[in-house]
Amino acid sequence: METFQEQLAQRLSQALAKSGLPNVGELSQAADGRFGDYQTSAAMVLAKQRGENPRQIAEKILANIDVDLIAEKPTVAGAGFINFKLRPEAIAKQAGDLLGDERLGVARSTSPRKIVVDFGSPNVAKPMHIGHIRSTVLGDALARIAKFLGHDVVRDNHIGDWGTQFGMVIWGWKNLLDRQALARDPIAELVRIYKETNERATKDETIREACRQELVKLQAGDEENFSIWKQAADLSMAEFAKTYALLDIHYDFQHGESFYNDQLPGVVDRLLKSGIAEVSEGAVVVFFKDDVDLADKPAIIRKKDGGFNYATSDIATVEYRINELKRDTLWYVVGAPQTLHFKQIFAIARREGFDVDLRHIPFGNILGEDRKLMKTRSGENVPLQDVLEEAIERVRKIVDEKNPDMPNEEKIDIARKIGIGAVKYADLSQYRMTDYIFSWDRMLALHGNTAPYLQNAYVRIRSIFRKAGAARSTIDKIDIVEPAEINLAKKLAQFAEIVPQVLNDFRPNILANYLFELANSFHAFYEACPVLQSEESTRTSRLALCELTARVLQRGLNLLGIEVPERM
RNA sequence: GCGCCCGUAGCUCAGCCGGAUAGAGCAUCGGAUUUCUAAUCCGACGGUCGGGUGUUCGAGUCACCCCGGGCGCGCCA
Repeated sequence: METFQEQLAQRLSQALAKSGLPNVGELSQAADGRFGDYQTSAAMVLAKQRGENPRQIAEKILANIDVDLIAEKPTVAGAGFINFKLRPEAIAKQAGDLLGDERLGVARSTSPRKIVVDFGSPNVAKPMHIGHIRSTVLGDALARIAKFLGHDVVRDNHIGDWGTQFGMVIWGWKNLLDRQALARDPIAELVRIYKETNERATKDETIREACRQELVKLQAGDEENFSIWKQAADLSMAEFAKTYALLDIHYDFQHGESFYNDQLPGVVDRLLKSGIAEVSEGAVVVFFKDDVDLADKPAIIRKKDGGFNYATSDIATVEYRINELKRDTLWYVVGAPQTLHFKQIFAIARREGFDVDLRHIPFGNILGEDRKLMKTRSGENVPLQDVLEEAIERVRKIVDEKNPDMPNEEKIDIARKIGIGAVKYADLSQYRMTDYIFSWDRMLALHGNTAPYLQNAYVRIRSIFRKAGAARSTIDKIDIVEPAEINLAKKLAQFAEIVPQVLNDFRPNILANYLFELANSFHAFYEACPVLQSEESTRTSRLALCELTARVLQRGLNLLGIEVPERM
């Protein structure tokens, strides 16, 4: 099925052709409901091109346009806008069609891509902290949306499991490890030995040197050191898995940096041979002299000491994803500070001749209420697990107050769905580049643009169906008359127009804001239009509207990675 | 020094390729419930879109300059 936007755009194209005018100008949702439902500035664009009067051109277009089945007679307004107002019958019919469509009107992409979404990327031997939530939640949502739109999506967690810090971890493991503590809380113990080793190393040159030697041995394939590294990595991954389970986040691959180790010498050789890289001051470096942005920002791909760094493994990663995974699109959901790094990696990939779509999807920081990077009172990173658990606890308290008689198991389930949903939604409802200020009160607020507010709309609908004694509505015909019904049905029809827009610029907040407006329209409808008490035909029609709203809310939240409870 | 991002109501934020009188939420104030979950709804108050210049029929949006904040720039990841 087609959206109203598509239908009207098609009619507009036909009218332009019939008027002997080129097909220009876009047709969009009206900026302001007072102007109607859709608008186009085609006449103004044409007037500018041809030096004619925009309102006259608009009249000419209107003389040739036929939208009778969908909209009232279009009008010219302002400087030359053409406004369309949908007919209630058309809205009702569209809503009825949506009821019969599993995809709620959302079309599959006509040009499906084979995508890797690279997101999450925690570091081994360190706890996941609040800073990881954005990449994780944003990447997950984008992957879900891309998949729903018909793309072939692979989710890859590029774990930070290699690097110079392992010299210290291994030294600490050999000299300071408390096995019992490791069994109790592996990451905490790994952090402890790392920190203590680091402290000693800054004071004591011999320890510093010992750490370096441990690293050299690890990179040379020393059996004992490799085994220690492996244990540390496995223990960390097991901890991450718990957090991912709580977040309902799943990966197809978790290829850490170490996965690419054996490919690094080959990468450097190839780049040297092809002349992309050169030796400079003992290191192997790629210069970008013909690129104004990168002219004075070379990338090092092999250090003076022969070691490789993360630029090297990221190049190997690009090659692997294209050649082995057969992907044509790579999305990197990684913080804004790494913009330069990805510019370099992508520039190198282009020089190697890869013709693929490479995107860095950056995002801003999470700040505390003091507007500085969010830290604990003692200045540490805030562990993600603690945040999630606190969110759940806070919701649990509210559930206990509101629904003391609910079975404990259901309370646990609800607290998780709302608590986790609130944390995710707080992040996703905001434009990804703006630093966002973490606030429990705002996140879990029962009013306003929050996950609980959206979940509540769904819950109210489910409650209606429980009272009605039906799981869902049985009819597929919708009649609408009340303004609140019309508003709601229009909103429902917009879902299919909104979802694809998210991928234009990787902005799930567009979808979040839409869902908020939908919930808002539903609540208004709920107040104004009794469902179960109303007379037949109206009753079934309103039930159908409720059903459709519930499905759009559930699907929309699902695309954001958020679950809905049946009661709350 | 070079580069990137951000600056919109008291607070937190929307506003994708430039489109009409700049929108929400929170807070404040005023209303609404014998009715399907008040975890709700309706209304009011609130703005030199950091400043300036320019491009344009039209600029919060584009270009340039400046101010403020954050971040990144050869051997960490």
